[in-house]
Amino acid sequence: MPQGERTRLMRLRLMEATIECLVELGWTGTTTTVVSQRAGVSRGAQLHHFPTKQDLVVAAVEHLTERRRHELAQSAADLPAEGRTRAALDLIAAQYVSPVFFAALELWVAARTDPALRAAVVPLERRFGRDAHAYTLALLGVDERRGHNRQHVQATLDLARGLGLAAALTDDSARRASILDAWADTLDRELET
Amino acid sequence: MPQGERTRLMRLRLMEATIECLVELGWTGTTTTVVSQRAGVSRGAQLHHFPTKQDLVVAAVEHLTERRRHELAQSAADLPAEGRTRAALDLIAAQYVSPVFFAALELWVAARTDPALRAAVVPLERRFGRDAHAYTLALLGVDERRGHNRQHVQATLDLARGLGLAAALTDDSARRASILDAWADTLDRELET
DNA sequence: AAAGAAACCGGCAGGGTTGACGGTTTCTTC
DNA sequence: GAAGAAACCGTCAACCCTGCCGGTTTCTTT
Repeated sequence: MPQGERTRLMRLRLMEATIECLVELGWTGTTTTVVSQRAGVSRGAQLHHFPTKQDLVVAAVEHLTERRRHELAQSAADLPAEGRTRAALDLIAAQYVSPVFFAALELWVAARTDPALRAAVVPLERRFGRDAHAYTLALLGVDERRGHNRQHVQATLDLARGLGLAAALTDDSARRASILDAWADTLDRELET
Repeated sequence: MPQGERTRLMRLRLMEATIECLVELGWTGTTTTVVSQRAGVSRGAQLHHFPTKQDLVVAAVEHLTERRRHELAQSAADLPAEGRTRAALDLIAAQYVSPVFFAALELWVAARTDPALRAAVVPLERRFGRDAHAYTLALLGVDERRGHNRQHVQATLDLARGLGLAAALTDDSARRASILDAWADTLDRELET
């Protein structure tokens, strides 16, 4: 196998293992040792590719953001004309009730009190936020320049984030569905088309 | 000073210091050593009152929940009749953009992957959630049995949580205010009185 | 194919965290 | 006021996490 390919695979395995650890063990449980073991990579090789834990985690953040963006785009399945808004909300909410979001949540919270990590996370999250906003506009078929459409879309995303945070601790899908039902009706009335 | 009082004060200082640490240093930075130093308590005394870190943190969680509930009740200032909904939203949002919420956030996220902590956090958070719900109903002057009022109130709280999470990383008060403006108008139209 | 570069290996030391212990002081109770 | 209990103190050992190192294997280049 060529060298470039080996490097790429090795880095990929390490980053994926990092994200898995974040999801299953949380930020505190994600130690460099555990990551290397889970990735099936020797400690030496790990340090060769990612000299410090910072490097590893920041790379994982970028990789994760890419994955989130990918999942976002992929979930843009063709929506039914009937109850389109409600179906769109399900797609959006699903982004925030998923392992990928939980990993991002760990990073988000850890970054709050870790300046170096924060510097890496903030710009990435900003980009992702923009994408999510644009994606939601498209999904709902809405022009953000009209009325308060922009605010409503933002509120939808922040609501989804709040629901995702709640889901991190207890699985309350019934409650979530009920809230989204009502919110879909509201959006249909409030959005200007 | 009587013994009971000494114990109470010592425990209180330790729990307060724990919460301070959570806010400023995050979950990872909150070590027993740092807490005891900040509380001005010797390591021996700390271990006398809280044999393990678990014990300390769980006690801090309970204490924090009490404080959150207290702040909730206290913020029920008399609202203006004009623009009551918008003012109420500010009170609610303020609960989720505050050091107290950030400390709770650290616990929330840590509890996701820590079974013992989770067992302590879930019931407390459930109780707090109920209180917050009831409080919001009162603040908005709403009967939850009518129409979809219940869902809208829940959505309001989840939205506030999402906004609080966003505020943990970047201070975006302008964006938040804009969203809440639109949300207040929506609520005024959607809530059944 | 041979030299040089990159990738990879496993063990090691330094720093830090947790929980335990023996001993001392302060309060309570009889 | 004397005995017993509770509160308090500083230190210590065990453990873990991180980053480093010298040496080995694999690839690349000429």
